[in-house]
Amino acid sequence: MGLRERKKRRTREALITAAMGLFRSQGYEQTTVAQIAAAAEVSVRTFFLHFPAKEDLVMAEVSERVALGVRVFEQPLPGEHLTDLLLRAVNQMITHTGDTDLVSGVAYSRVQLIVSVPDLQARMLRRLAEAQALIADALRRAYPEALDPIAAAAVVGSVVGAVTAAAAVSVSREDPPERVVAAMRRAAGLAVGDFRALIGQ
Amino acid sequence: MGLRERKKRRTREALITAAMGLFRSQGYEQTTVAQIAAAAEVSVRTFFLHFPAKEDLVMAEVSERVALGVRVFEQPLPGEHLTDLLLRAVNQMITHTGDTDLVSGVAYSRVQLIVSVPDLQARMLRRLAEAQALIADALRRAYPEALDPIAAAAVVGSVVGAVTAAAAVSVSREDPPERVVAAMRRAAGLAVGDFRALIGQ
DNA sequence: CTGAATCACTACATTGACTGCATTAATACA
DNA sequence: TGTATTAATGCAGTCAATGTAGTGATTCAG
Repeated sequence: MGLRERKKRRTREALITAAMGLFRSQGYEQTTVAQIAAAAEVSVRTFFLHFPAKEDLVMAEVSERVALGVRVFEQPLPGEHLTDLLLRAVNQMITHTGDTDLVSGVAYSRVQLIVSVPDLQARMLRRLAEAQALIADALRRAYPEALDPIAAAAVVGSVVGAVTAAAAVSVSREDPPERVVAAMRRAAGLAVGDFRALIGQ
Repeated sequence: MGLRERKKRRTREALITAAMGLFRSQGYEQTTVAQIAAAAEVSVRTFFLHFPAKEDLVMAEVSERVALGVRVFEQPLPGEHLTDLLLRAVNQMITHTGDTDLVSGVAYSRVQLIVSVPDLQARMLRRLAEAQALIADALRRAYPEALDPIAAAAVVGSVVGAVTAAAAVSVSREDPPERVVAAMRRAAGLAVGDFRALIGQ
């Protein structure tokens, strides 16, 4: 990696660090892009060279993680049932996210920030919707005879919706990371299985 | 209803009408609030007196409809199983939305606008998330022994996620209204039931 | 090793969404 | 009629985001 690229990455990191610090001490909305740029010792224009919008700074690495998760759907085990593939993929994504992100406090506070700021929530949900579409496509390619586009979207939407909602409740309740992970796993199981099991009979 | 209130409603309607016309002819992002205000013959300041943000003009009546749907969850039929209540509520909301909104072309084009503009998508998803939380609460009150907050969130998230994803696919495909409604119904059934049925055995 | 091309970064100007504040004029109401 | 509301306005200002033109440090070709 060349010197130029290393420098670029350094200013990017500086922006993220400066911003998260300011967000923590002042709140997200009370922090202006100008303040972030000043704290990172770059011009405002440079900020927008690295991030298309203020909101995207917080999402920074979310996209990469999602892209990583999508790959699981591309390779079902031979003869693997749809529900098993779904659970396997979701569990892998949850485990990975749980290990890397939530345990290290850095990313946990980032998630709390997202859950508590409406603007960030909205951006996050949009990203999730994009990811869903990708996953639905991959799933449909994996089971071409069984799933039409609607069914694929419904199945993926169901699981992602359940996991997201459960995670949101758990995080906004300030549960510790392990509990959040547990809630997500449970939600995935519920979505894939049958609600009927919930109430006796 | 007094004269004052009627006048207020009239300028509100004028703003919506003017805006939708401009959006149709110029696109959402290319239309400025100043243009909308001018077309409705009010000041820009008045626009923001009626809508907290440009995006909210498009969502106008969505909230009312959601509030209406939430009420179904407050009153389960005696002895009604969770899954039946869910299907009944979702079907009622879908039917109502389908009849009132989608069939009259006005609201259908509104939905297409939302699906096609990222900013509006995001706002819509946020509203849905808020509604989900309300519904989850109502559901938990209806089945206090069976559902903890996480399970309630997961169940509701699963159904709403499935229906939303299916609707998004159908609408962006430019399916006619009846097909969109059918896709939503099918998604609800899939989410409530068991995916296992999808692939033979 | 040198000149040209590339690219991160900057300064400046501008647009457009949104807010606070003070004011006006039309309704409501006593 | 006189007084209180309140929808609507004008204006000044903040902030996010974009276009343009330019500078200087790296990269690379010959």
